[in-house]
Amino acid sequence: MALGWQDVRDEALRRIQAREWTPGDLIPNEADLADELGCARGTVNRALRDLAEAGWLDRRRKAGTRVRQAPERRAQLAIPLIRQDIEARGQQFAFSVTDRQSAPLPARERALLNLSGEIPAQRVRTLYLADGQPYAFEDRWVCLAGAPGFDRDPLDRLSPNDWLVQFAAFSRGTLDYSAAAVPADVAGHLDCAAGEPVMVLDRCTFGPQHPVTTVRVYHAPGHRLRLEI
Amino acid sequence: MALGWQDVRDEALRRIQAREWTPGDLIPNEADLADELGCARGTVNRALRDLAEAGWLDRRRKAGTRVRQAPERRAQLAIPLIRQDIEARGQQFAFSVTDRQSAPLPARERALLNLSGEIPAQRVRTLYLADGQPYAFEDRWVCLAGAPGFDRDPLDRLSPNDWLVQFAAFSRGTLDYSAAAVPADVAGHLDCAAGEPVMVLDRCTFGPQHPVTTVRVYHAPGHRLRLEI
DNA sequence: TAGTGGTCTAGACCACGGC
DNA sequence: CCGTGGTCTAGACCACTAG
Repeated sequence: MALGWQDVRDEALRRIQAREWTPGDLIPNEADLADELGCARGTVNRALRDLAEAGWLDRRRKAGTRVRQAPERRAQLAIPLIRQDIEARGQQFAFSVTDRQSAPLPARERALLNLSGEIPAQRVRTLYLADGQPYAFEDRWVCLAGAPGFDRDPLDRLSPNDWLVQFAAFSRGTLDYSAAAVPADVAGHLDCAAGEPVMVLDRCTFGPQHPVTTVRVYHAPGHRLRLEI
Repeated sequence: MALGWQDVRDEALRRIQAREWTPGDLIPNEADLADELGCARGTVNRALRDLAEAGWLDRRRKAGTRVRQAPERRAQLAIPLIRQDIEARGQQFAFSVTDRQSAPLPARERALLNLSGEIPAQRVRTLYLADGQPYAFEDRWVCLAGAPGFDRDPLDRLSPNDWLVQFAAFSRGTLDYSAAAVPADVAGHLDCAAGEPVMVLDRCTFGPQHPVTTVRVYHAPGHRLRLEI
């Protein structure tokens, strides 16, 4: 039977973990490995490319393939969508827009989004609830150029988060987590004491043409961000 | 000239973002696309496979390839290695083991690592410094079965973090970030006021055979966890 | 400059799974 | 059933770069 590229990958990983190939080692080149294992070079290439992407190997033309000293392990985080987070826990999702006003983008947000001049925007503050309990409170600025129509949507069916995901699904951006003390005005919404430590997420989103939105999310006390390796 | 698979991928992504292929749409099959673009099916396959892995497309045999309704975007986080974090910022790395004792693994840590019975272990508490300033303080339990020799290393050259990375490089585990108030005994090490909000990382590491270690890291105030999409 | 990985090609077979 | 994506193959050319 023919060897699949996953078989080749597994065999290579076995040799790494069994220290038959030790960190820093040059491993055989693709052609030799293909010979030894009895498959085409393309199959070996795909297997080793996969291990390199996963951080186990370091490959360079002419220099060959080496086992990494310290495998560069990466954790993946599904980009958080509050409604999905809540529903995934089997809880009832709800939200409430507490505050909404149109105004030019303030200086701090302009800087975050790399914008200058007078930018038409809208500020929306929203409380998200899980089974009726406060889950997170977000303070969001939306650029109307990047999200046309946002200011005319009543936001009674879709939350700002869902609206923007649906509309500006194809975007790039940054996520920035930190710990902060809950400000007094947010504490009331989150039903906790002012000054309690909470996780804060600062996020910027850029569409293909325009910046779309920047938001600060205050999670309720006890929120955890879990990553699996 | 020949079309590379990245060109094909870019063209497909352009069509998605330009809504020429809209969410839910069935896109042409590989053979047709290869014809249209003037390349081999293998090239189209690699391009579309890449977009599927990135969450833009949903591919199934016989059912064909569809544009995802809501692209499943993922953020990647390089698993933090404190020394590398500090050095990447151009700062001087240093550490200091403040406390070290051998003892059976306590109940809380046994639960975290799915262990029971009496487990030989060692507790190490370490302060990490960037340019002489407190960067993080970790409280770690190491299972000696999973990290043989750890208790005999003086930890004068390699920090516990580095030692375990080097020794138990090939591992799985979980990362769990939360916000917490700095406990009084940690505040002294981090040179901040007790009760200040800080990012806390709880991590468990499992080797191929045995659980290796569980650790709680208190980051200094102001620490940010940045992810790029 | 020569060795190595990166990639394209054309053809083939197969597994999956709508129909 | 039979269309679709998943993969293997053998060969080829090329880009990069260490020596």
